[in-house]
Amino acid sequence: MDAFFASVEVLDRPEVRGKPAVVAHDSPRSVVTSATYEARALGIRSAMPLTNAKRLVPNVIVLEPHFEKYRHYSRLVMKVFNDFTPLVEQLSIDEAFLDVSGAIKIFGTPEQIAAQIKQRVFEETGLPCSVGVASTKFVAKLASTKSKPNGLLIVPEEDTLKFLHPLPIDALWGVGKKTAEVLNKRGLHTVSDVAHSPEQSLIAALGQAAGSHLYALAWARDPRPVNSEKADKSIGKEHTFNEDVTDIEKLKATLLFQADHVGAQLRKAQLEARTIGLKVTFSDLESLTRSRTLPEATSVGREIHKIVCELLDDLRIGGRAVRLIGVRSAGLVEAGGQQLSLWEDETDPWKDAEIVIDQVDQKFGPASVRPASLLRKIEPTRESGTPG
DNA sequence: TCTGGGGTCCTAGGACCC
DNA sequence: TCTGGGGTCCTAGGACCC
Repeated sequence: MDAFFASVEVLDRPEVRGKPAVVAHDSPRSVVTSATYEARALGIRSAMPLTNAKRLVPNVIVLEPHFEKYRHYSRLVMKVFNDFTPLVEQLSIDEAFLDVSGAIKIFGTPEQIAAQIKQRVFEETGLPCSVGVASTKFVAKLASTKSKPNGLLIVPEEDTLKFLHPLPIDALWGVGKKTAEVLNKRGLHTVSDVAHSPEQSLIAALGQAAGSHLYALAWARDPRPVNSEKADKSIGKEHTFNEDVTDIEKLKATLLFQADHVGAQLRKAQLEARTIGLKVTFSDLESLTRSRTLPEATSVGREIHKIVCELLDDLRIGGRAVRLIGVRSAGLVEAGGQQLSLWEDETDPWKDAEIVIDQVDQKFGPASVRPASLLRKIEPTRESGTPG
């Protein structure tokens, strides 16, 4: 999608169309999450501090973000994609890979398919998007980037290297500021330079995985199939305070909200997490993480909160000013379904479900949730022979 | 008036197991 | 007295992406 958040906002604010605008929470430490092309023409970029953007374009329109709305439009768009092929790999809220090799008989040439997708997306959402077509995921992504905004670019397989090699080095997926610096120092500036340097020297400079991966990409070798079954690996919530916080109780209160949020997200996805992590960034931007892996996965906010509070206590940050704090859950597993049979199985020795509910409520408060994860918490008492 | 919030992947070291 | 080699899992940090 092109300038996705900004484009969605403009749908509801037609008076903004054609003007420089950014989507950002209008607070002192926020950054631009999305900018209209009119704003980009004036030098504004995503991830730029909002204050910088305002300095650059004093009359820039600041639109408050509405993430639920973006998720809604994202679902609409993904649904369109699924009408063309079941092989859709969602890469982020606003982009996806489609393997359309099986759709050619029904929908026509790759170019015709791409044009139809663009048209359908616009009909369903009113939003522009850009489509790149190529024989690998990596080149298709580059092609869509190159064709923005509202573009369509086909890179025939035989033209791939002609397209790829003149591009600057940071066009390669995985090459950001740091890696570009390392490669520039070795005299490498274009994709062609990478392709024509020995793979071993790339590995020496960047490590095994990154080195061999970049070398392959530079020759357009990207065997990764479109994977429509990717699962989330972690779910987290973090927050940067408008003003740095030293009060540990305020930090813990923030963690409670975040832990609750993460727990709710996990339950919504019918997942549980085995690893709970704490992230803290101090006023000097020094950042650290701590994590703990549990014997049993959980999706209970209170348990998550207890753990991150312990991790925070262990840090002994003693009065240091905290800029950001966050909770992340990882090691995600499907929430156990079999425990639910406790409610249904007449022969189960634990059929006295009312007692279980009472126990859960006493321990965790009136439950907003009754997932398997809660039932599992009381399972040990069954082993010890003391029901309830 | 410096640098958000959602993520993924990789590396390196240590504990532990056979 | 010295200490293999295969492997997994966990933790912490960092680069990168949108």
